[in-house]
Amino acid sequence: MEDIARAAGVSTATVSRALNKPDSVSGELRRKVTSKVRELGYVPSGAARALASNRTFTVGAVVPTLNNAIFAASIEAFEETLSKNGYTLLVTVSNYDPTHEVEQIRRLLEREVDALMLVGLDHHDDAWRLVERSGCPTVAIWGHAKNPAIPCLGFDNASAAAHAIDHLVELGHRRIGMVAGISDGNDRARARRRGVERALKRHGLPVDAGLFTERPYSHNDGRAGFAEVMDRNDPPTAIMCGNDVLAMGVLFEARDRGIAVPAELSVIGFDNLPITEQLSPALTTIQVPSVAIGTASANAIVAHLADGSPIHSQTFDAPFVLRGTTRAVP
Amino acid sequence: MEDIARAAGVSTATVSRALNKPDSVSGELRRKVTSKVRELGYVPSGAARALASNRTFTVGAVVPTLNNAIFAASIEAFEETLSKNGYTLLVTVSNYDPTHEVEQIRRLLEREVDALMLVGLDHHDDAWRLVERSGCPTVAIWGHAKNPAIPCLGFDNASAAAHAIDHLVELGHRRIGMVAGISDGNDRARARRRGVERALKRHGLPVDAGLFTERPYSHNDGRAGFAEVMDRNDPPTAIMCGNDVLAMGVLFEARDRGIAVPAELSVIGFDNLPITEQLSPALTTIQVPSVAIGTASANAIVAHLADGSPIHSQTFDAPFVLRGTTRAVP
DNA sequence: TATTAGTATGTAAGCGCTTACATCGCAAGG
DNA sequence: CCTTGCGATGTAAGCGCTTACATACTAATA
Repeated sequence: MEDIARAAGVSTATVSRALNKPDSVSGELRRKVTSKVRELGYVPSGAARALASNRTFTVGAVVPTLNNAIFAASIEAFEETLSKNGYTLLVTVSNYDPTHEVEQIRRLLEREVDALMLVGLDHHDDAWRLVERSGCPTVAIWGHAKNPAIPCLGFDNASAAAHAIDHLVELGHRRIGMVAGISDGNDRARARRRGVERALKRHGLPVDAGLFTERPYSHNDGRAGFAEVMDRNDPPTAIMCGNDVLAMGVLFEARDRGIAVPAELSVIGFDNLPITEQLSPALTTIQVPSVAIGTASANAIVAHLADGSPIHSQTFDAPFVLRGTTRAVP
Repeated sequence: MEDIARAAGVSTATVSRALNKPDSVSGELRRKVTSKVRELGYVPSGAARALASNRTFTVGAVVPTLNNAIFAASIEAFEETLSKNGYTLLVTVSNYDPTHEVEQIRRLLEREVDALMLVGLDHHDDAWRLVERSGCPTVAIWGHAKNPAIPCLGFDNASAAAHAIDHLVELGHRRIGMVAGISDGNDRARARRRGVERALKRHGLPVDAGLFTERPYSHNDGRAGFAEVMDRNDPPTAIMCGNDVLAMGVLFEARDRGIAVPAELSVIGFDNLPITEQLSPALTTIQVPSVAIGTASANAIVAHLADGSPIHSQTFDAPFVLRGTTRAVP
């Protein structure tokens, strides 16, 4: 920076100003400085800037995984919006491990991110403590609660899942099973399952624990969950799934077992991954606004960082997407 | 840090040493310091550390997109390995736009990443210039070349694609089409296409430009590409695709048109996404070692940063995966 | 006992910026 | 003509660490 200052015949303060608040510098000097910057290929030091200004223009995110199109899409939208506003994204993966998440948060905090994005509201006590002590502005995407500890940009997983059950009941289904995600440490998966159970009760239907199973996140887990639920004496006529990947696993297993969907069995997913509409029959599912959430949370963070405007929780719609895998009970 | 030093009755230098090179501090002091650190909830400032030590323990990556399971998987593996070694990942998306990529690289360089990961070897001149001037260790994943400007951890796209063509020719196919990715600015897509064309020539088959089409990356692009190629007078009996998503698009369109795969048409993909083995028939494709590449490049970077060991280019296998969408020509 | 080598610790000089404050020049108003 | 005020610029003090160097101490050796 000194080189630039010398070459342009100004002080380093002017160089700094010309680069950061161009309006506060006369046109002539500004031009001189920027031309020297280009000429000498000067790249400012983010570390020095961060140290001096206490801002890194960096935002951290901890996601459970990137191997899930829904998170990947959300993160991509998040990054795009941050990038447009001059911020860079530090991404970290927790692998659904709360303890590991704490480590990742600590690391991001050490990097002095200007803000933090977490997925959901289920976090280790230490995670909450860290976030609170640091004072780092933090949002929870996918989260949804009455009075959340931090702003949530998400949707109501429980009622979205409940709507799907309403639909099945309307179609005459009485024995409804669920291949859910692992709900331990995962408020989204838990809410979806709870929504299903509540809807069942509301309709006066029994909640048969034997019809519910929880599985991790892969096609084969969906297949295995389906197998477990169907290999009972009295199998369900419809299956609600914790997400689309599990639902596709169910579909694949049903296909291999010669069970016709939707003629003999109805299936509903959750997420609305792009591929689900291409399947035949196309998957009935629930649309998760992943891109909208990513964009909105980035915008909220950017605005907050720019002028301190508060980050408000936002609830998005997660509409039911009626397609071909549901039909009246035979 | 001064607070810690005072509380532990030592100098800040000892605190720093206790934290960074525990071995150089006596057990007693080390314990005292770490206990005070915990007690006071001290989190070191990454910016100050970076400024003083000229290391950020941060690695930058520019990927074309995260909405592609193959990149997402690679990045996840990359992040996991970096994380294990104390590094944090700065992720940035170029959207396949070379100019935007330059901006992203510049931003990462300003953040003073210790190393940089790029996808492929097709980059804007300014990108190369930036990387070179900065002296930042940089690797190209997915890349493959005789004497690359920077270390490549990738595989030979051209010969992998060629093998697939060999297989089709063995099965008696003579009219072979291709729904390729956009090759402009994308060395991987270009290499796959070139590999196909060369293999065709090698087998004495004509390269009919009308049988080749390039499309972006979505199921519907695959469908459209397929439609274009099939709506000719003399449609191909087999179609090679630039990636699995395009291949699935082809499969979906074929299904909707009542074209039986593989009885009437053979299809080959590229990537081996998890879902391709679940389809019925399962997709014949080429396995891209995305996780291995992510892990290996992170390891190479970490080693280089630790002791200066050179980063060697590595060529991975991209084996042909024979499944159900290919069959002898009718 | 004197010397040496080695280890543990402290001192303090930066790292490359930002920014509060001081200074300067100039136009407008009295 | 002298003030006053304001915008443009310069000066220099940190920001919170790391680390070269100096120092103090210990133990081994002659």
